[in-house]
Amino acid sequence: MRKGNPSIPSAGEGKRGEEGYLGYLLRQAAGAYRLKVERALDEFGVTQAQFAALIMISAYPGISNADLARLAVLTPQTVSVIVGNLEKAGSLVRRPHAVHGRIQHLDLSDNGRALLKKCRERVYRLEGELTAGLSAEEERAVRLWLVAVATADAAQA
Amino acid sequence: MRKGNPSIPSAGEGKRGEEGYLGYLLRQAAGAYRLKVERALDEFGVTQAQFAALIMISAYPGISNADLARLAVLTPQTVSVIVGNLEKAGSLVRRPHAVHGRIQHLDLSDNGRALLKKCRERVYRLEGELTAGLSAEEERAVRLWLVAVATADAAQA
DNA sequence: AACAACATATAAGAGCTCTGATGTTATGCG
DNA sequence: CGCATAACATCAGAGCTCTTATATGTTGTT
Repeated sequence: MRKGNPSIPSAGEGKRGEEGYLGYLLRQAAGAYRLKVERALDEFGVTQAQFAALIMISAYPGISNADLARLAVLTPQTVSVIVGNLEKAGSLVRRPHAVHGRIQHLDLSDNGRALLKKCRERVYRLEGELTAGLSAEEERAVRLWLVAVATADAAQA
Repeated sequence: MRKGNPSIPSAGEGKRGEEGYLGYLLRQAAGAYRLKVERALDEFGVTQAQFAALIMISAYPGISNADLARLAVLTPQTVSVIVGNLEKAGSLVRRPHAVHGRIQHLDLSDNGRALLKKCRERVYRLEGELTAGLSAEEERAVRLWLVAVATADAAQA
């Protein structure tokens, strides 16, 4: 469009801005932020999903794959992939045989802890940018809305 | 957690709710809504990304792959995959040799138009749910924030 | 003790999305 | 005109995410 098609608006303008569909805006905002996080973490080869998993395992050491999936609002299969990649990278350890047989306990390795620490700093900075222009009222409204959307039961449709 | 680990909060509670990181909340909200849209469109085998592409091609007939990518804030490669799947499904047509050689013009097929119409109704209902509990003030705040996040230049970090 | 119900983990297949690389076509400047 | 640069399309490779399906382990009921 830069040259060819002046009729196409850019992101943030007109129907693609404040007047657009909330669904689009949500999609685009999440995509933009995801990319931003992954670029900030690119140096460490960590994705947004992996960062989230590291944080959660750090908060709940010994968590199971299934519990982690519930925590992250993802399917166990999805989490299995993410955990698998983190294990390949040596950031976490699977402790297979708990007291009971099937469950795999997840814990950060020393490498994983060090990695998480470095990632945290960068992401925290981005988190700050996210709230930059917001008043307390507005931030509250945004938080409540995001939680409502995230927890809206799919069945209630 | 339902049984095993009572210390793990569920989505929407404590640090995972209004007090959590905005980045997480954004990620989860977008994931939840994406899933909701795709379940609503499952009958037609259309994904959220495909729906977005159909809408945009409908709004800007004859758009190029590259312009569509800019419009959707995605890479040309990503759009190429989405468009490829829509073409396989017979929902759109590529008009390769415009006046000038390299560009591929995209247009909805009759099938695509009919499909989009059906999808629209369902997604519009979801869009309504998105704004359900919001006051005018709150909705405005949310919209402005989403646009700000979506358009925040990655370079400004 | 046996069987049914449920949870856990994992694999396969599909779609979305990115980065990086390649080839082709336009455009612009000596 | 010829070549460099830029834009477009596309391939390859990687990771995330879902669905569906399978195998194994735990628990509760009869």
